[in-house]
Amino acid sequence: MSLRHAVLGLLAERPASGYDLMKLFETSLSHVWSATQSQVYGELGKLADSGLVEVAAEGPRGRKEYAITDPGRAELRHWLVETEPSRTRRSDSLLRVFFLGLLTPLEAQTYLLTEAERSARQLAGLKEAEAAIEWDDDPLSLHGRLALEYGKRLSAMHEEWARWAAEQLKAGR
Amino acid sequence: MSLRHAVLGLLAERPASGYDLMKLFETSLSHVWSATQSQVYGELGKLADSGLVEVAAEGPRGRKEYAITDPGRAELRHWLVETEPSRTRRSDSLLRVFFLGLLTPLEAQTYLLTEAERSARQLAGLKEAEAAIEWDDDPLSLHGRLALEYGKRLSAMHEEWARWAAEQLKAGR
DNA sequence: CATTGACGTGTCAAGAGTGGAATGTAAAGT
DNA sequence: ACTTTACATTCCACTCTTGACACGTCAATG
Repeated sequence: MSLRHAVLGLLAERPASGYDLMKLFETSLSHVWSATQSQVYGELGKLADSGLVEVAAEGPRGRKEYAITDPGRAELRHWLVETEPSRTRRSDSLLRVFFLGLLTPLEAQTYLLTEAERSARQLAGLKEAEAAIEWDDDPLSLHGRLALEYGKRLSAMHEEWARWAAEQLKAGR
Repeated sequence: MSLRHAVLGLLAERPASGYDLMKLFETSLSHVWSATQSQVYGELGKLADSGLVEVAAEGPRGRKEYAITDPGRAELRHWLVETEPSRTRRSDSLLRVFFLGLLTPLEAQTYLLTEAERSARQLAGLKEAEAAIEWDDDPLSLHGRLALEYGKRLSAMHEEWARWAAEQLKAGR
């Protein structure tokens, strides 16, 4: 249900077309929220119907530039300050850990160490991305930075945990 | 798509009815994967159709006890060792961070500190749960412990990060 | 014996999310 | 002039997930 708010949030920065939004999802939001083209256009239609956004301008190639409206801004604010983030507990990689007992101890350790390496690679990728981005003073950048730091800490934690867990399995026999 | 594997994994430990599985989802797997009753029964039906599980016994009240089959075990193993955990990046709470610029600095800091407290409470809850559980030698327990440790580390990291981020916002002005 | 509560299975509607295809226009390069 | 690339929207078919509802059984309690 947060796709709606992701779109509103992006439009709150500046007006954009569906196409623009998709690119924003792929770039700035890629590590935080993903959306496909069908979702974005669909959501824009629904948001327009309920008056939270409006078509502010039409451009070449049938381009429709959407802008957030006052009710839209109110809804966004409401979401930010008055609703709790949903704790959707669902992790594919953690689920596997529960069933590691079905593998041989060696296989299980291999799985965990592979996970550790995946995380290490991801951390490296994030650091690279961080270095590559020109951090302008745009508010999305500022807060994007906070999110990036979260990603870095998460990767690091995941790696350490996986190595620890592999160690536990080794010691447990 | 991992609900299927969660069900298979649980049935690999021991045969169970749909009702039993639901309780397992609510207890042992609650922090890792959630499932509703409709999903569980629906998935059991599909799994039975494709021969990955079978009805091993029928009990009172129309109870059907399902057991994993050899093809089921093969599928589970295949999932564990040969497929990559899906990195579905979608975090409600992180999405909000991107849009914190729409609030006043004070409101944004409040949000982050509230997040920190939520995490602290969660960590406390996990520690409590850890103390309360009798850890038998059942393989689900052993690996459940690893997952619990993950949860603890995640909560701790989340809290630290939120406090750090709030500090950043304060310093940034 | 009547009621209550835990046990147990199942269906349905609606919404969220995925993945792909169809269709076309404008701009830029060769 | 021609072709490619980028821009831009819309539609479709499918699966997954949620939440509620409907139905029925067994065991214990007062």
